[in-house]
Amino acid sequence: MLEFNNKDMNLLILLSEIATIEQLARNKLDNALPKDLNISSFSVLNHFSGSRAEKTPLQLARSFHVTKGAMTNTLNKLEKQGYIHVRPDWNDARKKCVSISQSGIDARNNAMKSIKPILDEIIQKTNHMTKKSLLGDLRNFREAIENDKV
Amino acid sequence: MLEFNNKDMNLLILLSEIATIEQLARNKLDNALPKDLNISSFSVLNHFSGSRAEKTPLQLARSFHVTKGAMTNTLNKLEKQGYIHVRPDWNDARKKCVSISQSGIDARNNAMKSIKPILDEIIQKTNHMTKKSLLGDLRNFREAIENDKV
DNA sequence: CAAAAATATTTTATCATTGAAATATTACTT
DNA sequence: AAGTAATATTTCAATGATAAAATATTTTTG
Repeated sequence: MLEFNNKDMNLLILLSEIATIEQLARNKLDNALPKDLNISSFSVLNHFSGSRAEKTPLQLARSFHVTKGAMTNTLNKLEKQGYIHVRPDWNDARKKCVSISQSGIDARNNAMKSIKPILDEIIQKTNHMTKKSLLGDLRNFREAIENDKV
Repeated sequence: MLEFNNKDMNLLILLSEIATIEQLARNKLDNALPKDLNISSFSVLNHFSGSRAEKTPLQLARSFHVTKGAMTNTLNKLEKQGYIHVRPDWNDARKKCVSISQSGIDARNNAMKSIKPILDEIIQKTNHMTKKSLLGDLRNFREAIENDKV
């Protein structure tokens, strides 16, 4: 009978746990967010709320590990909504420069308020956990997958 | 200026880390799997390789935290491929009973072989980590989100 | 027992993502 | 300087997921 080693199976279980959490969290947040913002759009706005420096679409696509086409999509929506500014890069006509607008900041803050109850409930329910070490572990884990060239 | 507390922000960062890992892992495995099996189909087959007991489509949908429609889709594909058996529940005509077929087991084992190099590389790169405690933490974390009724 | 509620599955429309091709611009090479 | 390669963005078809409605069956209830 064909057998695979325990480490492989445990890694699959770990990955499926991660996929499950991602799905649950995505659905929960998606439903709580204002209807004009999905998670992808919110994430981009939230990204800019940390540092308002301009980014190119490609940089953003890489930050979120999403294809360039998907980022074009998200940015088009955000621009139509007036939540971001998009301008050409004067030094390189292939590039664009994206930044958040004031109403983008407002929309992000408003969205944060609408998901805050969910975040707080999760925080309360996981208070016994050291989420700090969990985050560190996940970052290491991500890097192991990220740099993997197989 | 509007401020949100650090815990909320850190939780968002944690969730985005999880989403990133999920995306990376999904793409990597999807590309490595035989072309007739995507991750969803493989996951269902793999689920049955642990315990071959029959399950209803609804049970499977719940196991994978996926909608019933999505599961209908996946099961239809698997049935057309001959990888699962689907029969009516003789006691309740609303239900169906799903189980894995021999060629489903073969397909699963074959798929495992094709993703093994990826799994092994991740294992090797994360060997310094205690993946066991990471898995425990993630399970607790999932339960906190899962039972959340907000 | 009949009507209403609950349960299980399928269908439908919509949406976001992917990979690949198309387009445009810049950098490299000789 | 010309031609080739690399980079950045957009477009497009295909895919897989969701939410909600439709269908069918069983359970509950009055």
